[in-house]
Amino acid sequence: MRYGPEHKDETRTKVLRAAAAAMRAHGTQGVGVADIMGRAGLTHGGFYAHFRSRDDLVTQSIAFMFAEARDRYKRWTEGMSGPEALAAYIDRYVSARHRDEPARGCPLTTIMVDAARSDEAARAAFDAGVRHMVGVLAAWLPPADEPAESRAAALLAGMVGTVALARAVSDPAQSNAILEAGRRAARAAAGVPIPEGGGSAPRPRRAGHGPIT
Amino acid sequence: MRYGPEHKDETRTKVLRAAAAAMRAHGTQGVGVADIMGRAGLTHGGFYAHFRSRDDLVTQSIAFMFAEARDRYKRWTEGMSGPEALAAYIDRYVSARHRDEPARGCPLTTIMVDAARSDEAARAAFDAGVRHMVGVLAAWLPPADEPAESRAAALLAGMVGTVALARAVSDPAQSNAILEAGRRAARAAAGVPIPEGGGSAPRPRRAGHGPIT
DNA sequence: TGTACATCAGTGAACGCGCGTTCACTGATGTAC
DNA sequence: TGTACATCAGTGAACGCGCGTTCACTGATGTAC
Repeated sequence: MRYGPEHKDETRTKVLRAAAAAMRAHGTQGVGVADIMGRAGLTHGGFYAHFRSRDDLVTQSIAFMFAEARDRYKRWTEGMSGPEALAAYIDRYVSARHRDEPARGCPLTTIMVDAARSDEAARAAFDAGVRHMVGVLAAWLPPADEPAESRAAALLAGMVGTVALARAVSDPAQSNAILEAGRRAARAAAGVPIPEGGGSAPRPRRAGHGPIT
Repeated sequence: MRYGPEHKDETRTKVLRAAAAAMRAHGTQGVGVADIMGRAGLTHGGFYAHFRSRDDLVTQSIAFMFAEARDRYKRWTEGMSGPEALAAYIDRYVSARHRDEPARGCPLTTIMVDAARSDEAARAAFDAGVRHMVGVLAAWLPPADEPAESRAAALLAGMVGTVALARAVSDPAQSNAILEAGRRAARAAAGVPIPEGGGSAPRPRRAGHGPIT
């Protein structure tokens, strides 16, 4: 079963992608090694040829999630001005689709609570991700009295809280209400004009296909 | 070992209290039955005299956490006007102490992500808790164009996101910055005047003794 | 060009260990006589 | 009032089961001659 020289890297990436998706859906402790390997089309025995331990996989998966997220927002906001990018980002982030597809979503909304309980390496990967996202939002924000970094942190916390809370609530009407209220507040905080209709989308509980971050 | 008639109820409450604290610190899936019983001063064998299953304990613990939270905020805000209560609540909620003591804190900030993955009964208990908290905040908010319920939901989401994110970030400076930015934003959203000093408290990583919600 | 050997990504059985759950047993207290 | 019995909250050993980890083995492909 010997393969070409770059085959191992490809396999590693496949495992990481599967782990990153599964851990966003079920938490970093909610999926087993065998399950993840199975999702990547392999058996569990080969795991330790790629990762030192399960904790090592968690750390690398977190870094991988943030890298994916970075690629995505860059694709969405390509060529946009700051305010345009901000509006587009907020509307994608605080959306029913993002709420309904945690496996494809932003790491913050799902891994946040796990991160607080993880080992140092995983937390460092998480810190770097947060710092990067705050920096991106800060660069998009229009100038104001308060420092952009500070406003960006509050904006991000609000969006993260909204999506996480909307996901936790099982009553659809209440969940939608939280989502819409949070989106309005985020737009207001970012200085993005609020559409008069309110812009609330219908709720496809399992729909949507594109990636979200 | 026969005890008085109300002894069993007392024991049950002791177990629930231990479970509620441990689950806020380590997640609903992060503590074992034996560990919880041990914290309550008992052995694991007696567990099933009080609860049908571990899942049953999770559901009842969630309800218990919200009941504790309700008692606490009522104690804090006794006799206060709406704006006063709002200001007091925000400052207690979005604080270093709350961040540093998840076991004594608000269930939303810790159980949120677990709730999204729990069974129906646990989610129903969670829904009820969220609905109650939104109602309380809405009643405190001053009148405005947008409905109070909607503003309360956004305010709550922002506070929850701020505390959860500040907990997840391991770098103390970054964590404090998120906390302070979130507190400012919450005060602004609630129409509470913002103290000029910024009001940022020093960061006692393990200090503080009183309960927080 | 063809053949023999070395490599090593991946396989699958097996290992401890921890955890949820069950169950026979204990023994202090309330109740019946 | 005193004695014998029934109750039942709590104990601790034992059970499966799942999961992280290990390890001897496989076999297709690259390399040496």
